[in-house]
Amino acid sequence: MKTLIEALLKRALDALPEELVPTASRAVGIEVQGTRDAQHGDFASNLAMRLGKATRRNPRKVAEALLAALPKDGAIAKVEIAGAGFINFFLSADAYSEEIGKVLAQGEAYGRSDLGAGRRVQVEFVSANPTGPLHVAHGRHAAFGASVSNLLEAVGYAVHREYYINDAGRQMDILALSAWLRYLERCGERFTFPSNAYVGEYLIAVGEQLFAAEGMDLRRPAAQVFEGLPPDEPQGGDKDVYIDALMSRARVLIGEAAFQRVLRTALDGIVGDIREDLGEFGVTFDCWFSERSLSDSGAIDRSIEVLKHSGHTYSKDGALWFKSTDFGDEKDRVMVRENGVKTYFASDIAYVLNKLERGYEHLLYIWGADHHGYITRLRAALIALKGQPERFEVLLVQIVSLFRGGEKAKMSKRSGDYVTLRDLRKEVGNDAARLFYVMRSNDQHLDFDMELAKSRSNENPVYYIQYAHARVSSVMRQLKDRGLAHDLSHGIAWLGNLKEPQEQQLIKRICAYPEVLKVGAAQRAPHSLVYYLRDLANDFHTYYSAHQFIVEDAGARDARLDLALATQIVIRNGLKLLGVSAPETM
RNA sequence: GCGCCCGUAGCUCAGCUGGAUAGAGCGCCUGGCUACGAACCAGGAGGCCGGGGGUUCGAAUCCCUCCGGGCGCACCA
Repeated sequence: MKTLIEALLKRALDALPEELVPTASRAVGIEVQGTRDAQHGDFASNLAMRLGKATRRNPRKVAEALLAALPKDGAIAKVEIAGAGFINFFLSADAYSEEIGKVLAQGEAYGRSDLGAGRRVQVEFVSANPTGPLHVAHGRHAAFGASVSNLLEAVGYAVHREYYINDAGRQMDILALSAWLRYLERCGERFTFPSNAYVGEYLIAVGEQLFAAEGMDLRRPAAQVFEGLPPDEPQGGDKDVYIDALMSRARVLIGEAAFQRVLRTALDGIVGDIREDLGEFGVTFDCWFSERSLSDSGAIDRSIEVLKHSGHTYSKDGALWFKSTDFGDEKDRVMVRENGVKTYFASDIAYVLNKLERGYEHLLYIWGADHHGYITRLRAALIALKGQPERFEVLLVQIVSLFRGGEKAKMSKRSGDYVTLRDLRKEVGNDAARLFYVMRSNDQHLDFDMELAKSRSNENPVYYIQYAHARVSSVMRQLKDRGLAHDLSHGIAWLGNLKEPQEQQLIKRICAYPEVLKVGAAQRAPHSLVYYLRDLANDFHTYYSAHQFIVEDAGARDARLDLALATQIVIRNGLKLLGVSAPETM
């Protein structure tokens, strides 16, 4: 509808005489927007005011000329000039009836568009370290990333969802050690668990698993394991010295091959758990990308060579540096440390190169806000690798604070007593969790109140929206119970007769859905879809309370039921993009 | 100190690339079930859009500055 009006205005503009609006002034963009006030019609354009500014002419005069040149169209009932020079468009009843017909005919497909023209977008999100179960902040990343991906897909992008598994580096060694120690406990060894190891309960299960697979083969006496190690948690000392010594000891005692087996078992267990957790949450990925695979395949070395060849590196203090300051970074970054070990950043560079080589036209990263300092250096690497910076985009998700009825929940990852995503899902349900997570803009801190999310009251938008959907089903059940039928096309033909303000409002809202998706996708703003669905549900509940659907007159009845069904379709489609179910009964 | 995010009704937040009298939910006050589900609806009170400059026909929106809050500034991952 909006595009139609834009096209009409374009033709009107082209038809204006040169002396009124010189070609040079015509470059202003044609903007059409939905109006807030029904008095101003359905859509309005500020084109005349922009042209007036460019040509130093009275905007209302320009508007009159545009109006005269505007082609006639059946969808437009009336056009008028208002205010400082707004051109207001009033749609015909037919145009709306037709659109409602489209909703009913297209069903699940309604609202989708090909705006993205099949362009390939890669969205990387969650990517939590595989050292334990996901917690509530990861839940926000998952819900947000999935919803943004779904929105992009709905408007015609070919979306590739990816999870980057940080399965390389020192933290993996600590993970393997922790798992092995749990295994030793299972074997019956007794000792004090290192303060720096991963203490979460989930590794006890891994220890159990190792015990089942390895039997007593990897058991070593605790006395032997801990003999002669530096103290853990020394006063003012370095705890890492202790854990490093312990890891070396483990490798010596069971051998590198066994150590890697332990690591593999722990990693597979945790990644499997994460995958299952996200799957239950309705969040799936096209690819789980292993960081380790980058070093194994030589991709890291290769990306370093590429940067060396293009002259963006130098050696200093025994380390190899990337000159990110050439691309706006505040300081250069180390890729290979003095001790020869590559940094995490080196992996990320290789990963960027990998993504570019896979041919994605757009790279979307979803990160925690605490990683914002990382954006510049990664963009720098991307540019140095000949990627186009405008195709690189990072969305930052602000922190989540968990509340229980107004009281802030303690979150301590160290002690392992933090609330996991699984706990949260179990307590408030997937639907409420998905919706609450994306209700706020991603750059807004989120206060997640579990009591509120659980409450079945009108404080909770989840049920408000779902209730509207269930109510439609209920009306249709009622219709059947009364032995009445519903004639869909008869209703469409009758739609023009629906003149109640609540009906007009609802029709207008339903028809706005495709535009909501376009804007929501462009802005990467799933919360705008939540707001829209709430408004739509509100319009429906209002209508429901004001008028009967199942009335004597068959025409009015069919038309009203069409409207109810169209509402239901849009709610269902919208909720699906957000990963929320649309129940028939509640 | 530097960088990013936030500051809008009592509370939690929308407000699209500047647009026509600033919106919603909750909370508060009044009402509404012998008709399709009251997990609902109708009405009301409540706002120098953090302060001050600037750009513009027009600023909550853009620019500058100050104030207040959050998060970052590793040869860690």
